[in-house]
Amino acid sequence: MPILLHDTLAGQKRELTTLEPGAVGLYACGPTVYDFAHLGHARCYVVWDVVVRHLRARGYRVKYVRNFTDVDDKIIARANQRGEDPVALAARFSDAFHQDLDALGCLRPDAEPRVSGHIPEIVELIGLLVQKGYAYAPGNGDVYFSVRKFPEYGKLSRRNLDDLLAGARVDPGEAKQDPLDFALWKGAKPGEPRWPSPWGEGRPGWHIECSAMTRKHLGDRFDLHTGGKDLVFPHHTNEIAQSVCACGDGLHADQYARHWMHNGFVEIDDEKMSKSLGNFFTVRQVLERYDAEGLRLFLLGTHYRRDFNFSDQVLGEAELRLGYLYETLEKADRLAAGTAPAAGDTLLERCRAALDDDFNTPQVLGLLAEAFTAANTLCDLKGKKTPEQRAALAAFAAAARTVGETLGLLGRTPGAALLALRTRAAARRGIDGVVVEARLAERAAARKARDFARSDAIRDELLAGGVAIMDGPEGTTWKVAG
RNA sequence: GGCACCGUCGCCAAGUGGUAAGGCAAGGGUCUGCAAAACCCUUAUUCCCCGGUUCGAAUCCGGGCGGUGCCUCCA
Repeated sequence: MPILLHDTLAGQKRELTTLEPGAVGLYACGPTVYDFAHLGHARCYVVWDVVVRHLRARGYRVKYVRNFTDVDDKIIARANQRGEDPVALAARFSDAFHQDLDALGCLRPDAEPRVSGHIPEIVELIGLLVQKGYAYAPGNGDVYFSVRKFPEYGKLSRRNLDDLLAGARVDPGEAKQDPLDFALWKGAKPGEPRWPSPWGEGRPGWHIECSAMTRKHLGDRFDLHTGGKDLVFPHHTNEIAQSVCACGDGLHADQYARHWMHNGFVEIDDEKMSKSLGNFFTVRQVLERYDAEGLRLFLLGTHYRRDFNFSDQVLGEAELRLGYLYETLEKADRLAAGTAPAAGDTLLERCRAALDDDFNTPQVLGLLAEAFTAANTLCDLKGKKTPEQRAALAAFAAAARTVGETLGLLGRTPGAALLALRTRAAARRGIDGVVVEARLAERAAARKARDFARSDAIRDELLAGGVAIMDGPEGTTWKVAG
């Protein structure tokens, strides 16, 4: 089964082809670590996590590389502001980034290179570009890439040089031959971190780091490069130019990464969420109030290429939905206990097929929805279940969990997840579980005495406080009302 | 201004030539002491508008209208 993906370079859906059969080298542009991860980061790294998981489920050996940009203007500015060492500040926020993504159930990449650890590789790559005549050092300590020497410059972002020229800007102190040229190396300014180089002390420009790190960890060419769609220009456009000129034939834009995938934005009130606009929620802010797995389900509810608007309402719905999924699994587990799964269940393969087609997670969730409804129908049938029914439920539960594994969902035991979800929801509503349990005990006594007036009064009172109760054969349970 | 993307039920959201998935909400029902949960049924002859191509279009083409993004740091 081929994997189809929307390839930015091709401008359309294409079949994934790899340099080496059965293996994928994947590079995801990582964060610049000067602050906590926000929901935009959460979205894209959850998506790339699903891409990695699905490719592996389809039998590919994936080498997943994601960098930390730890040398950068903003990091330096933030560090100076706080009187902290830039590299130390970056290390602090990369730790926080790990915590947040771990909480969201993202697998750690196979390699997580940092700019600060790849200066020699960067210097070497710049040297190669200078030597081949694609880059020049005007003598002010900077080194620039000569954009007009790469014929396919702008292919990824579908721009031509003349259009770009209108918006081009040259900062004072720069010595570009052409306004569109960009810095590979920036001469050191006072108070900035610096490393030695043939062109004097300084630090790497923004784009060269990724070219150097992909080269070191994945080779001169590799299979798949991903990132937010805001990186298409200039970052990825420049990366291609550098790498193709340094390591490829200097002519063709496809001689770096074979495929490019870009994710859409998370928005607030229909505006892009970004650090510079200041309209962002950090992952940890959201996780104070909501369940991490619920957030993950929410993020996967929209196809990765689309923008989507963050809202408390939809996030809350996703968390309730997660509760439903676990409740169903719990029932199915109970009824199917000790039964071998029936053969012939197609849920897993249908979900895999949906992921094969450009990682269509919303479609997978739709397929799961139908399967969960069907499973609930089976569970709710009156009377003792037949062996066939129990086997069907066992097959359902197994398939659902396997799909869940690829999505990074449904990995908890239902009981634990449901308790955690209820605790979370109760905290949001200011509900004290101990008080609820006490009232439920009173109500149980009333019901035993068939004092339904009193029992219903307690129920109404609890419901008014946001507590919904369910009477079952094994006693009364409660949850936070949706 | 240039280049992209997007506009599908009250809300969220798949579907990119073959006759509108799914979720939430809403209404009716089963179950229940009554409820809740769960399940069942119902809810877009229609996909921003106008033309065109086609046996057939939400899907392709042209033109509008509306929104967003990139062109400067950004996932």
